[in-house]
Amino acid sequence: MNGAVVLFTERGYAGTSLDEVCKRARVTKGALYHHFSGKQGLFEAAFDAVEQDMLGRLAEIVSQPGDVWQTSMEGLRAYLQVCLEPAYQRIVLHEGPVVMGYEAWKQAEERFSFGLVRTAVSGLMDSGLIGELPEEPMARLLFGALAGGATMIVAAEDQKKASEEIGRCIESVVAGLRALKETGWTDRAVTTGQ
Amino acid sequence: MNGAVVLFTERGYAGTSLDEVCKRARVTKGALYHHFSGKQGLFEAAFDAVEQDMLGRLAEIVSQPGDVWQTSMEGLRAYLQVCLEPAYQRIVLHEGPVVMGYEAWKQAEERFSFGLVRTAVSGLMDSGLIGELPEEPMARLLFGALAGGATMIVAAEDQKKASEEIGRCIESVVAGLRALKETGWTDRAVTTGQ
DNA sequence: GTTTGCGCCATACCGTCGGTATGGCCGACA
DNA sequence: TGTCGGCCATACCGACGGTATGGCGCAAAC
Repeated sequence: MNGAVVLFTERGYAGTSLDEVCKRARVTKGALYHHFSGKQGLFEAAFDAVEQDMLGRLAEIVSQPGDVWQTSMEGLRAYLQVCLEPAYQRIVLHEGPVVMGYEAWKQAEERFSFGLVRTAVSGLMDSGLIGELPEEPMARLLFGALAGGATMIVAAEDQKKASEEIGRCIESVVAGLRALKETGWTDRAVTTGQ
Repeated sequence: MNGAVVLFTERGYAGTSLDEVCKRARVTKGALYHHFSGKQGLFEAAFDAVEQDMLGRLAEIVSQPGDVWQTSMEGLRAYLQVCLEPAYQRIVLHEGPVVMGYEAWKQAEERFSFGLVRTAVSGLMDSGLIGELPEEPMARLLFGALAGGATMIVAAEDQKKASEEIGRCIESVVAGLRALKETGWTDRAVTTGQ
């Protein structure tokens, strides 16, 4: 199981053979197929393991006391940090939707990382810090932005610098939504630019 | 070739067999392997075809005269529309990075859709409409947000409504960056929220 | 204590599919 | 007319996901 996470991370889903997983786990395919429904089932188990690991570490950060803005920003930064881990990036962000199918992946994410982002957005809106934009689309955009930023960070030569830049940009985006609310622009003003 | 795009779109990369592609194109594997280096080469050709098709339709919209803000917003809306097309979504956005590898996918995107987003962001910054945040990360975030929003739209029951919501949210995000610049908040104000 | 049944897993095998090796067909060109 | 090379059809190989079968051990039933 742990070996499966390693192999899926290093070689991807298609590049990982079940024989190799069995060899690393010191079992045979009979045992593997007794515990999992097949290669996809094994992948979903690895997916869940990675997500659970992430969730456990993030939960305490998000649940700490403090104002909504502070905890939201810390949560975003912490999640961005998670997105840098190879296992999370490859298994959850990149191959998850392709291997599991987008619909199943979406439902799984609802219980894990996307749920975190959604509650952060919801908290910011409920406390009136950002405008009353539709919650689901905003959360989905932010989630996509985080994933896109994370993949850039990993591909960067100076990951530390890239990570800080992305973090600042994310905060600027959310701060922009806050500024937009406080200046009280109308919808028309937004679309025309004046 | 066109049949390959259809099959990769409907059944994905792993679910598409070369025999099926050959049958649809009325050729044999000998012919296929004469023109393409293999399954991955075939996928990359399909990828290029889809991207070229997209680029041709978007170029005229972006290149039309008008102020930077207007054309940028129209470009974002138009690209969002492209993201709704099944072929683009599955081949370019979802399976591209997995099949081609993230590094090759990133380089290809640089010539196509990500290039468009990057020039839009660059234009907004150069004309002073949004603050001087680092360009590459901002473009990467916006690109991820667009992709995330598009996948949500496709999964929605009411795609038209979802598309309009996402469009408004995207504009709000960029408008927020504009408001942030005009109110002149400092970095410290951003991170502390006051 | 024996038997029956079941959970657990090892082994051998099959079907599919990506990829290759071989050779035939046909036009260009000397 | 001989031959050389681009183009492609056919037959085949190896790898891999998945399955069928059976053995082993343990616990409940009697």
